[in-house]
Amino acid sequence: MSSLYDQLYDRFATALGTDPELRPAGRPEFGHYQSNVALRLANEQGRKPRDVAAEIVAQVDLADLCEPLSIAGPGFINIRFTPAALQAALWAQLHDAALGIAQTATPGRVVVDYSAPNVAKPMHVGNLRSTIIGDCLARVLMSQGHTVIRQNHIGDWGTQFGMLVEQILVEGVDAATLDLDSSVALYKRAQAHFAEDEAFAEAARRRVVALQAGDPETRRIWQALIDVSKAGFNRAYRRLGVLLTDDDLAGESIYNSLLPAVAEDLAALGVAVEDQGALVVFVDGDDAPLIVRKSDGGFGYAATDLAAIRYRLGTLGATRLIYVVGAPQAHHFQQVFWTARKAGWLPASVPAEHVGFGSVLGPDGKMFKTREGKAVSLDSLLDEAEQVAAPDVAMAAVKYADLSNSLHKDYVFDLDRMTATTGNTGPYLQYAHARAHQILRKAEAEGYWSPALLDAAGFPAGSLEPAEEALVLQLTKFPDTVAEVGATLQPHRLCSYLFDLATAMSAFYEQCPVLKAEPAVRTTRLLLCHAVQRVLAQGLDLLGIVAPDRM
RNA sequence: GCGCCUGUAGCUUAAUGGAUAGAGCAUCUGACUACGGAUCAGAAGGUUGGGGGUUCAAGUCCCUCCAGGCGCGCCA
Repeated sequence: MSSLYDQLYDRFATALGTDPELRPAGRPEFGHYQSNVALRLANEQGRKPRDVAAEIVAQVDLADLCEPLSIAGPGFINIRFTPAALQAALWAQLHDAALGIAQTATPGRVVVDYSAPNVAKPMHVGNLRSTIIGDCLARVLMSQGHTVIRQNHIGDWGTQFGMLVEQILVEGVDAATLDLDSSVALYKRAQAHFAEDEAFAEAARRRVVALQAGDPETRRIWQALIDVSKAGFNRAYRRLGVLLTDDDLAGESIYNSLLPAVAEDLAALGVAVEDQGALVVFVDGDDAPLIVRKSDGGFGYAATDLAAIRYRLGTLGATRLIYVVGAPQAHHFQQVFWTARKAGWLPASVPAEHVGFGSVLGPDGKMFKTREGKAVSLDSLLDEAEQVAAPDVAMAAVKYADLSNSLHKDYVFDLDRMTATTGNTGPYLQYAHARAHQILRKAEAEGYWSPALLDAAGFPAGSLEPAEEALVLQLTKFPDTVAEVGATLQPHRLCSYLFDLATAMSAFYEQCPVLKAEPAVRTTRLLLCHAVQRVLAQGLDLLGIVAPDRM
């Protein structure tokens, strides 16, 4: 099905042959939407804007959808849907399996790379953002009919494992007895040991070679470390209610065997060249080269990311790549994408997007660290949130706070603000949902409401009060909002939409008695409650937030 | 030094080049034996960091300056 906005757009575009520049009306008295196209066309044609607007109004046939169009100000065309069109659109939406969300005509295989915690390190607030944002984007893209391939690029490979394994052997620890806390503590001891004992450092370096060579004992201990951390990741994912499972794990280690070929192929293609003993790529217009192979022959994360691109296109069949990684990595991805395109591994038909995001800041407005200067663990943060609110509400608060402002901006982790039950917060949206649900429950108990009412031909006849009309209009914008998030990869747009919906719901709730209304009006209003409840639940689900029936 | 990002009301923030910059919090004023007040209605609060420019129209695009953050060859 196509949304009201889509229908409007098509009518105008067909009549004009150009983008009608439809925008939500700036003020209620201007109607529901406005078209600004007359001003542009008038300028291009050297005519008066209002004349052009009048011509357009005469040209577009919208009698079945809208009230007569009006021209205002310098040449804006104001558009107001008829109540019947609004009700029909909402009715269709309620009978659509996807609640009106447009199913893509060109389903793709979208790889979403997110979360990416490190083995033997506790998950911290930096992982939090990637996890929450990536999960939301995955859900939105799936809702549009794409196949989403989640990739959790965990840090399970690299030089740190040499010293970790070596430390375990030196201490005589049984790797099977490790848990998350003890492996983290072990990592800290290994780091200190590495820094102060040259003999140990040398042994650790040899241990890296053994790991890469597949030495069985080294591999066994390494695997034990991963298993311990994996269990910790999964606990965090379950707690947060994100989709990631073991099936989505694709850590750095799986690309290890592919790295030499990446270097060799880039060299053979002439994309990478030897410089100062390293194999590097000089990216056009960029001073800093991308280092594919270090001068000691080892590989860094550039090589891993390039190997991952080849794997994701070649093996996973990706048609679109999305990386949900902190904003500081923007330059790195720019270089990696450039290199992959240059090498022909990433054709122009496959978009590769880095969804960067700002940092989570502490109360002092600086990078979130403990007093000792260490990263704040995710668990401790979530524990703290759950002291303020029940688990469902606490997670909603944390996730919504993370998703509700522009991605590229930093934000301060402020529990009081995010758990507030009023204002633009997760708990407020959950509350609006619970209220709608409450009315339906009561109505059902009194025999006023049953899902069978949806089998009718449409809404009961009757006009809409302003609060009802505003609510219906907002409900019909749900598909457009989801489409927008899918296109821009900006979850905060969905948050704004849902907040506006909850606000419209609250106004309706206040102004329009449901259970005490006369039967026909009551049925209309119950259907509105039902619609609000479903759209809020579905919208929150796309954000990865649960919508409890009661709070 | 080069590059990227940010700067909007006291605070947190929205705004695909369009009308009077839209919200929330806090503040003030109203509405409660309520379809759960975990609420709603209203008021007040802005020279969108400064200065130029482009445009019929600029928070948005261009230039410049200021402030803050981040990144810039062998960590990931």
